[in-house]
Amino acid sequence: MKQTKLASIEPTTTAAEAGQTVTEITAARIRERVISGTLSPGSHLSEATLCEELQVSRNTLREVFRLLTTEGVLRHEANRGVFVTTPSISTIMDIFHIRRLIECSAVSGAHHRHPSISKMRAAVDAAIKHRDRSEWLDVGSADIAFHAAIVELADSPRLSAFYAQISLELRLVFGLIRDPEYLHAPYVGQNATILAHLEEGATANAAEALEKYLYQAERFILAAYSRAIPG
Amino acid sequence: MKQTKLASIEPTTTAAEAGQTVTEITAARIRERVISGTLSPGSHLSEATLCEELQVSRNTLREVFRLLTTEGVLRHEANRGVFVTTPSISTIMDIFHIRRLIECSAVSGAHHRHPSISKMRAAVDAAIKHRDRSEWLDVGSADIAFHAAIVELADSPRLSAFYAQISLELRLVFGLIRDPEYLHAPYVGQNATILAHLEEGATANAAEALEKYLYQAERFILAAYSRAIPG
DNA sequence: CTGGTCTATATTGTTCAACAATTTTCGTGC
DNA sequence: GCACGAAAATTGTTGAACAATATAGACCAG
Repeated sequence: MKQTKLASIEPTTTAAEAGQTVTEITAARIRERVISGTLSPGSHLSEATLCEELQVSRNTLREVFRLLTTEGVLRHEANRGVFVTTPSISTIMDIFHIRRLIECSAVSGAHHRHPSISKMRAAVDAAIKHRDRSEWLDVGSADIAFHAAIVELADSPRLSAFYAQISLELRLVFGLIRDPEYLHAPYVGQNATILAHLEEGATANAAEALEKYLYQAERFILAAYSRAIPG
Repeated sequence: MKQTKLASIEPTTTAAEAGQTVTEITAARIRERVISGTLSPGSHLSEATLCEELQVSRNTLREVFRLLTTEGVLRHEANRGVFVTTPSISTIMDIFHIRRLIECSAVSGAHHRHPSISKMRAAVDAAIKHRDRSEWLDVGSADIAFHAAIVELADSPRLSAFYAQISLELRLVFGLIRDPEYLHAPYVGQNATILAHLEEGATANAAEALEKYLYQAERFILAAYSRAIPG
């Protein structure tokens, strides 16, 4: 198992990568390129080109493609190769429908002493700190962590894994809109409101506020996406 | 791309396999062995042994392992290989929690003219026919198709795909209990009741009957699983 | 110009063999 | 039984080769 080769191409092997296989590291790199838009939606990924660029063997890259296809980051067509997925309006609508279903149900059934509440508190505090410094990408990450912590209230590993995939697709949408401030700035306070309801055990109020927020966010993102992506 | 080699080992290349890649066919075969119990829960899958047995290359098998790991059929541990997943009591509880969330929500929001209703009808009719012939595996398959059709009422590709994975895990549980008649016989009529409510537009009644059924089925399967799997 | 056909090229899917790295097994001594 | 070291087994990765499929380009007919 080789871990040194990748280090020589990408400038830094991060601490997070230590102990990871080449396959995992490569998957993370492609994932990041998709989310950042470096690999643009709909584009075809050539095995020959990409394995040369990333300095991994074609077989390893194929394993990575299998992983990322199942995650929804890539789309595989037999004999024609692999393409970056193309979020559409219906993608966004499906994502928000699922979020309302999963997140609101998790909040409705939550116990106000659930361990995940402290994760939500940490995420809200982080978002506020980053907003004050105008670090909008970090605000976005804190928002995503807040919502993942909501899903953890349900104590369902499968729902949490499913939500992680939904989250990844949503990040792809955010990346295409390319305006983290516009996306995240209006909502930092909202998360604090939802959390406050939860911390005092008012789960119905929390679920109602969350649902309202999700409807608003959906409309907001649909509009932004329509402007950012012509046709 | 080779399609002839697999045919020479397994007795018949089925019609369903025509046009499929070796990878897909191999994945399906391993999936089936896991569900049937031929590959038992927790067991380690040796790349060297299995690729020889299935007459595919190790690289191809590794791609298949990536696919099946993401599906939840196998569990991958870096440097130690791949294991068949081991459903536990908490697996069953998680599955039913998710089923109640997804299925009941889909039924509550259903339109009584939704195209999926006819799939549900076909599944109910098939289950009754197979029950009358004591073909219990087929009854089970029809039941699973009925519930997948329920999820399709939501018109959400991601929920349907997620549910397909949940379904697969449930089939693994059923396989371990090894008594399809015991599992499915008590519930054939129940599906007809749920469907009748839906066909007359009484979605709340349908959702209530479905939820009740899911709680019953959960308790039933938990008990059967506890008896079938010691410890 | 458009559509069809054929050929060459490019690409994907799969295989094989080899090597590096990690884990497991086995043997030995206390 | 436990600890240690060596050997063996296994997984992770690589690169080359070949088969199968798709794509691109050239040519011809209407």
